[in-house]
Amino acid sequence: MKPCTHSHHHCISEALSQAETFCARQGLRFTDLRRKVFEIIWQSHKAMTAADVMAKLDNNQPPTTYRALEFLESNSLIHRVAALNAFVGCIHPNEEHISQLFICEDCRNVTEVISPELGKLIDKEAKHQSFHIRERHLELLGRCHTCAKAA
Amino acid sequence: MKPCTHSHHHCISEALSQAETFCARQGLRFTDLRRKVFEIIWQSHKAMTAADVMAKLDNNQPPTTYRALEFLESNSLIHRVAALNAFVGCIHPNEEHISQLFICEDCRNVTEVISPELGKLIDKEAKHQSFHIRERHLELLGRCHTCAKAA
DNA sequence: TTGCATTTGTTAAAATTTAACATTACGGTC
DNA sequence: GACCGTAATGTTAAATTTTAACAAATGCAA
Repeated sequence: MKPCTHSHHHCISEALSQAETFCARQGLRFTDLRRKVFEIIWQSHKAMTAADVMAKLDNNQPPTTYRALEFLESNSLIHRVAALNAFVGCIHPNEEHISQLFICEDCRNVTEVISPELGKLIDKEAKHQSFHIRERHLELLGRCHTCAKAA
Repeated sequence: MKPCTHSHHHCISEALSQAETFCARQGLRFTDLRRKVFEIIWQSHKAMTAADVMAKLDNNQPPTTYRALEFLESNSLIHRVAALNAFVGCIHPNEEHISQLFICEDCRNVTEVISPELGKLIDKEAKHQSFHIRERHLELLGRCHTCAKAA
């Protein structure tokens, strides 16, 4: 993923329109609530917990938030960052892809990197084991360049 | 990891003695509690939650269990399976290694696979980003061969 | 419009994790 | 062995995170 130094406004609207297109095609309802949650998560490239999201919603009843997150995640519009129990926008909602997430523990910025090579290696091993993969979590925790310099 | 079809008794005692050696060398205290928790986790190759572990301890006060898990994990004697919020024994406690965890969602068995190639690919990307990795979670969720056949 | 399915609202509780402080056990020193 | 400081554990309670259960509202199709 290109480090998002650009006008992030464009980044959000791009993601939004992709999500809309995707939902329309799949016959899924991209409701107000889901859109709001989606926008909140896309306000940055940082991993956000459910609590973070709730704090930014007017109506902050937990079930509402969890359900929207569940919807977005199960349709691959956001990624769950298991290592942090948090969420981040997915930059390739429309394509099948295997992505590594580089997660900075200082600033919580998440950089998504797609590597077909990596995917192949993992698939090879899965095949060797006759293991059927449903979901992948390739999460690397550490410190990003910016934070390393700062510290 | 070799599928543990063998007498698992041997598997546990092997793990135990490795853990003892490791702690002795590092000047760490492998106390009764820590040993018990370690043994509980090693009773199988299945991912166990903190609650699972607590249920098997006499004294099941949460902080006790969480502290022991924290100790074992931070010293790489067990792996945290972030995707399931659970723990599993680490088969290579003494060596630096990068492992993929293949996690069966049916039987919760975890197979640890070491792949230097995979490690190199990830390190290469990290270097390219000037990202400093502290912790890796390479977790593949799905269905193992045995469970696939059964279903 | 009516009926049905889906989504959201709302209240409450369950499950998971941590804080804070008391007590105990260990390791080194005299 | 007696003493001390540190580390580990015990204990109570609370904070945090997630889910259950059911009611109300919304959207879609006949």
